[in-house]
Amino acid sequence: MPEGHTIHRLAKDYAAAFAGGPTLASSPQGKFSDAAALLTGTSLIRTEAHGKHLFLGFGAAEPEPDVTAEPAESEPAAPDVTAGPPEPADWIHIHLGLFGKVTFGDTPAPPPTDTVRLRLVNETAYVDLRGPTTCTLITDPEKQAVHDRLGPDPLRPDADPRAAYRRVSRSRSTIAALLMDQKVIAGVGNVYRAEVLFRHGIDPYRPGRDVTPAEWDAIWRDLTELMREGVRHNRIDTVRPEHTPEAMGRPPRVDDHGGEVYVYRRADQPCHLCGETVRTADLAARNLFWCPSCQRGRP
DNA sequence: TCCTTATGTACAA
DNA sequence: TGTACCTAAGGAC
Repeated sequence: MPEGHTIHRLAKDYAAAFAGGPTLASSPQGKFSDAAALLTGTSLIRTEAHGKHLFLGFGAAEPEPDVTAEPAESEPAAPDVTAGPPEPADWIHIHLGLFGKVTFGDTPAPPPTDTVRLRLVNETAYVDLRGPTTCTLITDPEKQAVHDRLGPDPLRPDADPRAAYRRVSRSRSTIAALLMDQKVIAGVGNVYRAEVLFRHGIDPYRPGRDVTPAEWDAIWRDLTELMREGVRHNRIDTVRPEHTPEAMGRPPRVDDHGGEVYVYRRADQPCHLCGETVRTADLAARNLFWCPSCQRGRP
């Protein structure tokens, strides 16, 4: 279930389960065996997400505090240049693609299936990665190159929405295509795209250059809130409180994706708000969903 | 048991 | 624009 919120959640979950101590890494499926062997015995130091890219930073563990040392005298300790959190020596760069999945569990870990690309194990937990489109060991400069080709991510504190708007406002491409372009904005996928355009009444085929600054500002802020909720609940819910099944007296969505949505994967069903039939179309090899009546908004 | 589909991306032509 | 890649679930038979 990989849009940006999933990856940010994984960054937190990997850190919570593995950061600090030594880790046993393996690749039952085989494609990551050499790297896993290199990493075994080192520690997960830091995790990071940018859009749909996940980075796991490994390095020498922080040395244990020396409990046998004499207690400090009244003199202040000399500054220790090696103090502070150690910098990762290597990063695992993970991208789940369309199919990738991550499963956490408590030890003892069950025997892995032969599709597990990467398993991490420590004394208390294990985690399996299956089906990623990317799982490679990279250096810090290589990691930086990934950041450099990604647009701002609404879930990152360093994100600048104006950088995204500069590209949107100069483009003849549709806003639907631009929202999926990770160079423009990182982390939005097919669900958030469809839903945020519905929530703002914007025709998905409107050219980016016709999106007003006020509209972009509203889209950005909305995505930030929706995706933060997505991280918190580990699923995508986009329906406003007044439009929930309980509030409107309609049956809840029965779907393997779980969350309540307005238009995503609701082709040929009536719009929750106006009753018009929700439409779908192919756009750059992905399915676009929208309500032609609610999403006519012009600037 | 086979077929389709999926919250994604990269690269070739 | 088409195709390749990675996996698993659900539905049609």
